Amino acid sequence: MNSQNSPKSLEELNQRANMLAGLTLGQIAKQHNVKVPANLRRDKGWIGQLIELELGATAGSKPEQDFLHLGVELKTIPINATGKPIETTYVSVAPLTKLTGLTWEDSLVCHKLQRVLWVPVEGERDIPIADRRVGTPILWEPSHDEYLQLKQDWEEIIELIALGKVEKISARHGEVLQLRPKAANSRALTESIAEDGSIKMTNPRGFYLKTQFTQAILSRFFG
DNA sequence: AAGTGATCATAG
DNA sequence: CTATGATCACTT
Repeated sequence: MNSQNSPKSLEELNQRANMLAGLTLGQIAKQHNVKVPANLRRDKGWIGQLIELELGATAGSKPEQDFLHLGVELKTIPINATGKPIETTYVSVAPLTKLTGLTWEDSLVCHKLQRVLWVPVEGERDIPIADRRVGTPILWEPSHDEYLQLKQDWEEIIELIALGKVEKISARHGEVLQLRPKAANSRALTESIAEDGSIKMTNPRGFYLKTQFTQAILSRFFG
């Protein structure tokens, strides 16, 4: 009930999130009269959207935390039978230009990851979407070590971008944070910095958390 | 099997 | 196009 309304406190958000543990996506979708897709090939963000709807996250695609008034970002994370993440976790688009003066503390990555409500969901492809169960949500804040790891990776990647080497950055860069394409397709273009400092066009990129990092977060709570 | 690069839907 | 929500699918 009141699932359309945004939670007014961290406690309320946590309570509502915890009530989802054990439910299937089909059960949650039914409460909202939402049809469950047969697969996620053309509905990749469906699970995230469903949980946003259920928990009352603000709609829209603003580059901010989902619960700005609570300082919380919502992330669903697909896990296998062992409880390990199946996929990397998208965080935000990466700025490829106008980088002078941009600091880690001011970055979108830093802001979004200050506090995250992780909602694990069974993600193995042989489980029908409607039958996939939601796990116990985790309200997480980066430890000091995690914060420093994220900061270091971000600064390293941003420096390479600023030096005009964005094309040379692969997903192998970074220990916990990686840069990968984030676009409709490989033909999409956006402005970036060239090696001579001028502007060139390149495929848009986004920051992603590696599974090893998110696995450590889940382990911290579940063992 | 894992990991990297590519892709899909939608709102503004 | 940019940003949100991510997962797909090919290569290694």
